[in-house]
Amino acid sequence: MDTEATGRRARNMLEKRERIVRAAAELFAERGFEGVTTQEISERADVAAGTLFRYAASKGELFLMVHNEELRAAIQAGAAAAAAEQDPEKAVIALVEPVMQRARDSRSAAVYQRELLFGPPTERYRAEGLALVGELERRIAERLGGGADAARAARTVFAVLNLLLVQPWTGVHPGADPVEELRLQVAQVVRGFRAR
Amino acid sequence: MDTEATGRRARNMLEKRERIVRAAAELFAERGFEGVTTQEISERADVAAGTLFRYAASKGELFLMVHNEELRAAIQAGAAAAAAEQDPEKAVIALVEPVMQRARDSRSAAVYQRELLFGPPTERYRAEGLALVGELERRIAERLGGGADAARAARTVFAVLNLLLVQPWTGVHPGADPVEELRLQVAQVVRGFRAR
DNA sequence: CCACCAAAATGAGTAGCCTCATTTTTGAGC
DNA sequence: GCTCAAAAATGAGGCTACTCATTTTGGTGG
Repeated sequence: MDTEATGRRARNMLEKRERIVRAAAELFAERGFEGVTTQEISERADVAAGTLFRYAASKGELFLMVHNEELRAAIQAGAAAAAAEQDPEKAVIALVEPVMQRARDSRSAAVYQRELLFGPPTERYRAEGLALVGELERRIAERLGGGADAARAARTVFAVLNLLLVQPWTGVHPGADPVEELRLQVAQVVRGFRAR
Repeated sequence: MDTEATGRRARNMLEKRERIVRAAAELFAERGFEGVTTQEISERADVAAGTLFRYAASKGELFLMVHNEELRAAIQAGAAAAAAEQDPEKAVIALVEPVMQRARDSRSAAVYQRELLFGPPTERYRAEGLALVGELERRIAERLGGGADAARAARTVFAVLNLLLVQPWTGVHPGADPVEELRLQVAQVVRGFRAR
């Protein structure tokens, strides 16, 4: 008998899941989403090709699984930074800035937004990511004092963030520093909310 | 000899292009983007499977090719409606509303946004669609009086529009009427711009 | 310790987008 | 009208995400 309540089966699954996450994270980091095949991931994780899809419903879900933790961390960091701010405008900027900073690794950030918004609607890791976005919006609305208008402004802030994260991929506005641009757009939105 | 300057070759290509566009439009309308195979499109257009890809680089490009005209028409309609408005806030809303109205056919609108933002960066019809978005933003910025802040607000308005078009797909905020929501968010953004 | 069942893993197979070596068509020069 | 080069079309085949019938494994009751 084991000190843990988990049997061998559950432990094996956790371990396997761990291997899969690590393999996927490494390969996506090395060569990007489209540069990696699910075969390669399953090989590096030392599981059969079909086994991957028992842990994540699609390649996109695999990607979300790997990157959700980063988003969670960024939101936490933002929350911590925002707590130190008095001014709502600065607080909101502090909340979203860490998420934007991730876009240094911009390829991944754009792919993440794509999979998050467009993946098959029912899947686990997508739902998890969308919940994180919901949490971020709730925090923003809260710092704006709550209410329908605040929730609306928060939604706009996410819309801005989303587009700026995707931007590098489109290659349309190559010059601007996205973090600075985020600040300016968010400032506008917050002013619009307060001018109600 | 022909009264037209075009030779047989150019005419054949135009005609073929026409058949392809029609076939793709019909099938996408009937069964949606993922419900249609490129095989089916090529069969209905009566061309070989490979020939499709001489007219559009990918299935996504095919979709953009078909739907760019709709966006162009919506932008034109918005421009006409906006011309009749005095108030900048109302004018901006008039500019974007027709684009949102398309989202009655919401499945397509979301797919269009996806392909537009995430398709391979160098392709023809994607560039065409992005140019249309650029034009829409320019018109918005113009109605706000021009300048960097106006351009920024215009960009935010597109971000809002984009997210609302994608919304039905994510299934996250199912209740709200997106057109009304668009009006409210845009109103906030415009107020934020004017409060500068 | 064995028999049995449910959960998990497997990997060969399928579907569908797209490529590319080959064939066909077009038009120009003679 | 004939020849030839360039452009266009073709469709068999490659590649890769994903499925599913079969096999393996782990746990449980006797």
